[in-house]
Amino acid sequence: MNPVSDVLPSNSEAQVIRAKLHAWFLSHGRDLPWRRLPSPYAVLVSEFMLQQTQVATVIPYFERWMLRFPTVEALANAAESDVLQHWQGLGYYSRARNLHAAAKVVVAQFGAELPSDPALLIKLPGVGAYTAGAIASFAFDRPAAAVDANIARVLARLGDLRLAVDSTAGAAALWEHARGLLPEVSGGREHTSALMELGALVCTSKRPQCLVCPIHEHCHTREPETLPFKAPRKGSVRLDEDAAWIVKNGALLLEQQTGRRAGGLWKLPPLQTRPDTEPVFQTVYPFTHHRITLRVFEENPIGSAAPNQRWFPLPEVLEGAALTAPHRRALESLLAR
DNA sequence: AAGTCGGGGGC
DNA sequence: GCCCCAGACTT
Repeated sequence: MNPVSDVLPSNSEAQVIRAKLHAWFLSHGRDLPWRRLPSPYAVLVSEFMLQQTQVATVIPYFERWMLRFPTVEALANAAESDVLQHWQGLGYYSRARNLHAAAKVVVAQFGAELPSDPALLIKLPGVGAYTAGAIASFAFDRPAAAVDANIARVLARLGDLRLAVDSTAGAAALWEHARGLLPEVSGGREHTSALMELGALVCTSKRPQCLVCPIHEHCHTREPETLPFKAPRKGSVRLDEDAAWIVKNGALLLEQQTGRRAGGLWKLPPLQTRPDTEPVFQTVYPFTHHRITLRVFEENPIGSAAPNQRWFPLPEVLEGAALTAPHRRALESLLAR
């Protein structure tokens, strides 16, 4: 017996599923800022912000972003420091740089109009298979497949897919399933929104609400809470980070980071060796499979600032520099002493 | 195919 | 504590 039972609906059953999803979405879909007037640019921004980030976290960032960079031209013409400033705290900063770069490509190569074809969208920096399909669906109402974590969970349960959804084979099965459910010519916006919303509100990761699911009778899994399968994760690694609090003439010394990770953002200057004093601030923050203990030590100003360092006047530093969230928390705490 | 991303919420 | 999240990218 094949342990992998991925059941795909027939064309006629797919049509029934679409109709039920559609009716459910009309009465239960949430009112989200990027759904109100889905300009292609607003969809682009929201999709970048929503990569690996939950809806509730994104909303205030999205609102501020659209006020500061209301059009794709405004974003393309902005300075990177300004872009990072408005992204700070959201994490995964390569998304901000990719969004900035994508805006420049849209202006330079597409006359400031986003293309509607997923095959063109996927060429933009930071746009993968999911985001290309999502923009085509949400911004242009095209019947384009898009499989995010919500839809992967819904489809894995619907078809009782017993492959890891983050494996190559599992992903291929999910995308095939998603394409099989698509409407034929248009209607991608509500179809993809409904599937995603079902995953967010009903077919949830924990304690799925199968009794109120509009497509319950089409679902082939008998143990939804065990799906989807995922590859096992690595254990977390503990690391220490020691940084300096150096003030001279009412100005704080910060250092600008380089590289892909948090490049462009500022942080308290790192200390190679931990001083033999008590830290003035300490916090623990996680990221991916790491767990970092950040300690800040008060140090005396020595010599001059390095090329990648700068003195920031103390009261204004919080507005003048883009910082990662843990370093920002350290600053806020130490300024309030 | 596996590892990385330097945020945050929820239980 | 661990898992999850409107994933994409590099190696």
